[in-house]
Amino acid sequence: MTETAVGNTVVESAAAQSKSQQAYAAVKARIVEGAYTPGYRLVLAKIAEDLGFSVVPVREAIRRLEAEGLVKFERNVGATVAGIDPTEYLYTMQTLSIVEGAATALSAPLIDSVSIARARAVNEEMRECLEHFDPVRFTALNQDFHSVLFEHCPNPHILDLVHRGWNRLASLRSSTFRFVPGRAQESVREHEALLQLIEGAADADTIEKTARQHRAATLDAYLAQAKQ
Amino acid sequence: MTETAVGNTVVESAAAQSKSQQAYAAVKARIVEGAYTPGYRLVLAKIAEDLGFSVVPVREAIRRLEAEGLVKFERNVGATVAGIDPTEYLYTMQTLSIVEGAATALSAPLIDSVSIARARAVNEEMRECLEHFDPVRFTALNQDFHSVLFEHCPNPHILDLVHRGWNRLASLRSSTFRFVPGRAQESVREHEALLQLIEGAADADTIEKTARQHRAATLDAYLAQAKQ
DNA sequence: AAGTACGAAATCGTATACGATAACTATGGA
DNA sequence: TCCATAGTTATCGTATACGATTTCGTACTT
Repeated sequence: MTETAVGNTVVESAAAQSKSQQAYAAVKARIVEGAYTPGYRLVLAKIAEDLGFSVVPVREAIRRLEAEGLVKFERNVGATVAGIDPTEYLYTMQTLSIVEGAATALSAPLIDSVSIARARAVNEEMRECLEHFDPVRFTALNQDFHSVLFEHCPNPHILDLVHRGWNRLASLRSSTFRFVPGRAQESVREHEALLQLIEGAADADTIEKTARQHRAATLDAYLAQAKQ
Repeated sequence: MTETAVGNTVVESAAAQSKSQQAYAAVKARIVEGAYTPGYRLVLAKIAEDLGFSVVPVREAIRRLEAEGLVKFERNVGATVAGIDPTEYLYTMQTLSIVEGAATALSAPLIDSVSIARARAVNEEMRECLEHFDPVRFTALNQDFHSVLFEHCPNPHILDLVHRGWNRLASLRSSTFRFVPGRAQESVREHEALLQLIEGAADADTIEKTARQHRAATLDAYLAQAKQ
């Protein structure tokens, strides 16, 4: 399953694929890009008509998306874009903190100075986004930043888990889980700290813990805000 | 998606499900239990006939299994039970070490003395298996042991990742990745050490690292053997 | 004897059709 | 006016049918 990063969303290459795969990619893209928001009702016949396909491949695609947690499918009722309640959000973020931490630690020894420079440039752009208050682009760049670090990740399984988490979170872009400005500035600082650890060839444990904490802090910021 | 542990395999409850779900469970069970070994050719029409279903739900089931990595599907060629080469094995074990470590650490504070006692009993049985040389039962009990520890895991996403890894490994029961006797004895000792850490309310970091190393050591034992 | 090309069989990929189930609406009674 | 019930509609669930692609076997040529 080859995957390529296009912008901030992770989609599969779409050349010479079966219709079920095309449908999968199409619906997934709409969810991740925010065209279909949580709660949106995915009527098989309607999607099939839109794409020019029959219902069978569409159905198959929806089922795959269900397996990834992007879609909720009820028997004889239908499919809707999966919402994500605070509990699900917590599960997803917690899992992401673990797999991102591991991915970062595994990738760190393989990152060359060119990649470091690219990551630093992305982070600099993120800093600028904060000044213009552009949360959407900030989020996209945040994924780009980490994508650069994960470019040479030696374990594709772990990388896949990271992407799944990202897609899951992406579906709520315009949802209730808001961008916390204070946290964003901290995030940029943490990125720089992480880069310095990698440059300095810090031990894997330290890098893993730092990367994990980076994600965990965002979760904590949300929880603190939710409490109020 | 409710899951129940039956013996050493993790299957979904099969009451009042759609045929595609039944087919999914049936084929998955056959793979996990070893009835279908890696390389086995899964002909849609044949499976459909065996189960008394039509091909469409079977096809859907196979696709889900493909998404979980248990089945390999080639366009216009067919589906086969996914083999697992040494590289895949490494990826799977590495990922498992990470998610099992996390699951253990998250569960540890919630494990009561009753569960500890049960886990210890299972471990004792494992020790006996070593004397009678019963690798199959040993493997099953090993999953039981960890299942007890994960009973109160607060994050179902992570638990799901653990189960996926187990299923992936289960499909190779009778394959080339062999049981390493020396490693098994060590494993029993590590289980006891882990239980003592949990009883002693050791800090999460220590527990996580110990649990992770427990899995990693099995991988190392395999790699050392493979090198020869 | 070996290689190539052609044809037949097997299998997947998708569309269409029909049955089953649940949600919705309207109507009648309290 | 509100609630219960029956009928209608929408949507999913599955089966069957047919077209597309690949693979395998056979015959022919060199």
